[in-house]
Amino acid sequence: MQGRRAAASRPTMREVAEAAGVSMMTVSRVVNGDARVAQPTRARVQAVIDALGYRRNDIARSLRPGHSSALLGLIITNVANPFYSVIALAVEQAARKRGFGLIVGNTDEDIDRERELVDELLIRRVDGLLIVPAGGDHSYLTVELAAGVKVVFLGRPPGRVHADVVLVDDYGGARDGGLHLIGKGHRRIGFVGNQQGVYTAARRLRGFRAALKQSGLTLPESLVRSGSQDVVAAQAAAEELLRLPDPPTALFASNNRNSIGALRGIRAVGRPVGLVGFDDFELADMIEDPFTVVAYDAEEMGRAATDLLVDRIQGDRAPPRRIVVPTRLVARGSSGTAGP
Amino acid sequence: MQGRRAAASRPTMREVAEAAGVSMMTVSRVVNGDARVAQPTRARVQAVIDALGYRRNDIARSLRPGHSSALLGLIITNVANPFYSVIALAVEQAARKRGFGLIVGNTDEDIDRERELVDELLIRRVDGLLIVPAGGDHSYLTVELAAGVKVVFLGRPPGRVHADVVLVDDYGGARDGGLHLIGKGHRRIGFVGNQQGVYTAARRLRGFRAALKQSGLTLPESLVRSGSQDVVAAQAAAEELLRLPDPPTALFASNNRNSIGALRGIRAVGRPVGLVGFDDFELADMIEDPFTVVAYDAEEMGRAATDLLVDRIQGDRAPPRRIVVPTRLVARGSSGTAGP
DNA sequence: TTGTAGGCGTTATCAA
DNA sequence: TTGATAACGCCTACAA
Repeated sequence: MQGRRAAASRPTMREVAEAAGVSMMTVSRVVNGDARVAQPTRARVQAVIDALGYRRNDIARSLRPGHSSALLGLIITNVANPFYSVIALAVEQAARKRGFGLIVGNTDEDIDRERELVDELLIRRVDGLLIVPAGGDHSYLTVELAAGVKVVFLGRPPGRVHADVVLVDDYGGARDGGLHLIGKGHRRIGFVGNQQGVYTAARRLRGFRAALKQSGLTLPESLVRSGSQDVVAAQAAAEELLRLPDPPTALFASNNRNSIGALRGIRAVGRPVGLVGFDDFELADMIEDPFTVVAYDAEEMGRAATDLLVDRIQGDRAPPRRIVVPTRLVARGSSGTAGP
Repeated sequence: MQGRRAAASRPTMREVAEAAGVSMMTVSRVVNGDARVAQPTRARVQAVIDALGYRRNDIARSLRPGHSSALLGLIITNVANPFYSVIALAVEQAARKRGFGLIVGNTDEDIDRERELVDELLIRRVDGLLIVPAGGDHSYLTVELAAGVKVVFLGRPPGRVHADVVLVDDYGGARDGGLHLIGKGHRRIGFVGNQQGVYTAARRLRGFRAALKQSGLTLPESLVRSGSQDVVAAQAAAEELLRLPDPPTALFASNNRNSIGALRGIRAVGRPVGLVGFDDFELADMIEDPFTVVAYDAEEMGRAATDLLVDRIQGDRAPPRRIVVPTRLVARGSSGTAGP
């Protein structure tokens, strides 16, 4: 065998028509359940369809005017992260419920990759895009939005473009978390979080600061450790704080990576330290010293964003919306106490 | 405004051609980087492309002979399950690396839904399908396979059809887990697992049995609890076993849901009990009484399956392959000891 | 270097 | 009830 043999290709409507001795239109009518086909004809055509294993080609179909791909694109930073996988599931289910398939792509927090993915998905003519932005400037989408592509941002707002967005109440959640620790009697509380360049991280720090401020406390810069992307870095940051001459009696962690790191750091210093973390996780109650978390409904986020996107695709022309999903404090363990 | 206004539609190649005063072919050449276009012409066309926001339409493109959708379909039981989300990520990355996009669909372990998804994806003309089967009969795929669609099954073998499959070494892993407990001195070990109808569950029970047998032990039916799908059921099953008059000194759990349930059950009875579970999970080392797990590389599974699928699409006609991903025992905690 | 013709698989429209 | 025709957006093959 030389060269690449073409894969056995599927029968086309024309082949079915020839085999059944009818025109393509008749086959089309049978395939699409059009009632205006005589019963015997329908039966004969259907038999040929079954025999040949014919399946309508949606690619050709969606080329026709008025039709679309009926696909949404989901661009996400990392599907394997529990939060995002929950969102991905919710999006897939909501999309399917409304008649859309879903193409997914991971950016791994890489801005260039994000843009490549947007390109690829637009070329594939998705009807809409759900983006968990890796950050940066999204003004390149302006021309696409003008061309009628619908876009909804998820978790973080876009840069330099006006579009729909579904966010978590990062500020309020962090403030509640801070107040919880203060309520437990803590007066010196450290902050462990990821880079301030990430929208959620910055908002959460601000919310945490607000909690202190409204309680008449301040957050010395020496107790702020921003920039830990992973568990290892977060642990180091937490240990650093806890080994200060005048260490905090509690920590606030800005996301689940940092919560785990803080937890490990606390364990490493072997001293009871209060802890509140943003993001809930399974098994949170099974760990040795359960801590309080700021939780939110990731499933609801995915569903809300998808519904909004599909509404847009189906003609909703209202001004860009900003949906904020509330957080709730899930109190677990003692969250430590301030004094001995 | 009455009726549904058509979304501002994208410019086509023809429009670009007209605006630039050239033929469509010239635009096509510019778009596809064909060198045989005079520099001034190219510049003029490119300017129009940018001005109009033109993007090639891959749907139209893939309709042409020789081209394909360059899409793979991933049908999975639940993307939000950590194991499957890791697989989904690996598949997406491997697919992209080889030039394919990915459409995903969740079955939620529903056989009918699985079949609907297969239909939808075939209609969309994906080049290949990765399926984590919910179970049942897949003979309906025979005609599709004959038509040239490539399919690789993941995690569980298909029913009644001969196709590529990537599996975990369920049997060997469970046997190793059993031997580990026996090595710790346990002689009466209970089994907590999901329905025997699920391939993996059945294989794991068999492997566990083999460990006992080769050690000269037997597994009384009274110590086997199959059928717990979720954590709550698994906990009940574990407690039941541990409250028997002659209770086991250790438990083997057939998957992560059952591991968590067993763990909770053990804690409920408040007595030290050995535990080994199939499936690793994050934070496994942070829980109060860490236990040994049978782990495997889910990422590798996804990658291997995707590579195999793409090989098939690209012409590999070797007989169906069966790839088995090995497991490894991750010993944690004491796994209990048998006697006082 | 540039352009023309034809067709990929489907369906809307109009005609028989 | 059935069919012929044209068109969706693009690209291969072949001219000019």
